[in-house]
Amino acid sequence: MLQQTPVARVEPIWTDWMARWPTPSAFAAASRADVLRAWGKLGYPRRALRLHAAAAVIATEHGDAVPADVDELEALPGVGSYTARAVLAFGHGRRAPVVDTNVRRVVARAVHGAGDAGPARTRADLADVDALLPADDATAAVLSAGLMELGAVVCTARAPRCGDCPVIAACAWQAAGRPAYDGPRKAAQGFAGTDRQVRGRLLDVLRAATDPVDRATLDAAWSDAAQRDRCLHSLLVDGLAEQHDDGRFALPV
DNA sequence: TAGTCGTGGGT
DNA sequence: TACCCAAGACT
Repeated sequence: MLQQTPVARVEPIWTDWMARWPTPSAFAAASRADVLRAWGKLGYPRRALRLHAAAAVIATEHGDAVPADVDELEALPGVGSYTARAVLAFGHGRRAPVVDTNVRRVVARAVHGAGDAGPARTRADLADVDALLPADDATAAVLSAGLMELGAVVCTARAPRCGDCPVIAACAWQAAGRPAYDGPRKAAQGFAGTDRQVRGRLLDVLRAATDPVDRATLDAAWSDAAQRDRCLHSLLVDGLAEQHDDGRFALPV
């Protein structure tokens, strides 16, 4: 849920989610339609399906217990380098280099003296953070949480609060006079008018409907017919929607 | 590896 | 107002 999504928006949904589905097997038994409705407007709904699929794997292949092994975790749908190590560190209290957008920024500044992180260098990023971690599991896990929290609360992207920073004395960026970031800027994403917006509109209609909807109902969600059809097709391909025998559309069973 | 995939709050 | 950005993963 937290992938590319602010903590404050995730928290209430996560709380309800865990009360409703306290175990992987309980969650795996839910229908995809129920999962997508519970996911609501968190965004990137394919994450919900991947989480659902991961729960099924955990239930059937791992005895309903979340694995404590990087490779087993990364083999789960939707679990990549960051999530696998975050589960290890925060779920299992293990020593694991947790590299998210916050940690990348903290390391870029405090260690490398740069204004910001720039493009990901996966291997080097992992090595940078690994070098910061103490040997013992419990302390390393706490430091991992601290690095993330520092980036999220103090060493922020826009206006870092260096006056409140506990490691300002050791910060290479501070020592260098806080030079502005000069590396390549990631291309602005844009949203209005994109397929992502259209897919969101279409899925919004399906989530709100208690019964399957006909094509005309979906037509009302977006005026450009070609783009609408393309996006509807992509939702079907992604398993986020299904077409029934009578031609109507609904969330997947 | 560069593009794609939602959504909403902050500036 | 238009961006920027947010506990990334996958292709």
